[in-house]
Amino acid sequence: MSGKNTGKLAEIMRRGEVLSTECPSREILKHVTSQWGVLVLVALMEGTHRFSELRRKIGRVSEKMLAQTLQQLERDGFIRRVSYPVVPPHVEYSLTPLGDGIGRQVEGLTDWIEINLPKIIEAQQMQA
Amino acid sequence: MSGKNTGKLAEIMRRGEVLSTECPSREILKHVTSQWGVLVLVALMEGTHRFSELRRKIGRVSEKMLAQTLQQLERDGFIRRVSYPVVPPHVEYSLTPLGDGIGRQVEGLTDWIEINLPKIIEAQQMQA
DNA sequence: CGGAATCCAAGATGATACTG
DNA sequence: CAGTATCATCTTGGATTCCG
Repeated sequence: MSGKNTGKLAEIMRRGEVLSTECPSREILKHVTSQWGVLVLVALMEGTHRFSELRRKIGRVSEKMLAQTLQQLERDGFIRRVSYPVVPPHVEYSLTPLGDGIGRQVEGLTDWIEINLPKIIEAQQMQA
Repeated sequence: MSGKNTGKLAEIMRRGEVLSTECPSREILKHVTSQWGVLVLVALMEGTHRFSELRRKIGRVSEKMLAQTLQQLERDGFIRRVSYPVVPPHVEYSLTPLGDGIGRQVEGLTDWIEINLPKIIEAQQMQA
């Protein structure tokens, strides 16, 4: 491929760490690309939401999975959870700056799929 | 579709179809963001690979899951599978133009994670 | 309302053995 | 080499119930 340590370092920096089984990025990737993680991030790109708002917006997600996903993404520093000590409870979820960053990437992915959906479906049917 | 609302159509086109529970894009998204789907796409962004090459490159993926993932992505039109009728068998996998398109998006996501990994880990530890 | 806890069904994943 | 088949297991996901 190329020279000594500078070349190797450059290569690592450029990409490919996710393909390292030990790299922590692989874990983060799992959280982000999880079934509901993607949709939560996309939904929150439009702004702050309450728990039930997210549930309705995403659709067909159980309370359990939504709660679990939110906690996961909160631990990774992508989501900020603000709880107001009122009754009935009021909790708001929003993206941190970090969350907004990854949200853009995820949105890039989902937007691409939506835009190219016709081509994809066409490709699927070619083989059937 | 009903035909009296251009505004609604515009909104749908802009984004948010993945948040529609019925939209086929949600299925595609699932394939692409699957545990191994992401890694396969990233790996293939570097060029054509054989089955065993992919397995080694991705690491810790069972034959079964790799085969299953490859078939899935092939059906979606993202991957081209070329089999040479020789013995021992020789099969090559590569990205279609469509696959390259989504590969770029996925790579954008993985690259972002790798670049921001320090920040993410820092954010995680802030809460611990 | 926003969850936590529990139980249960279903699907994802893996290890192994086998085949063309 | 590139899978397929089988079985065992582990994780997901959902429904339900209860609580602050």
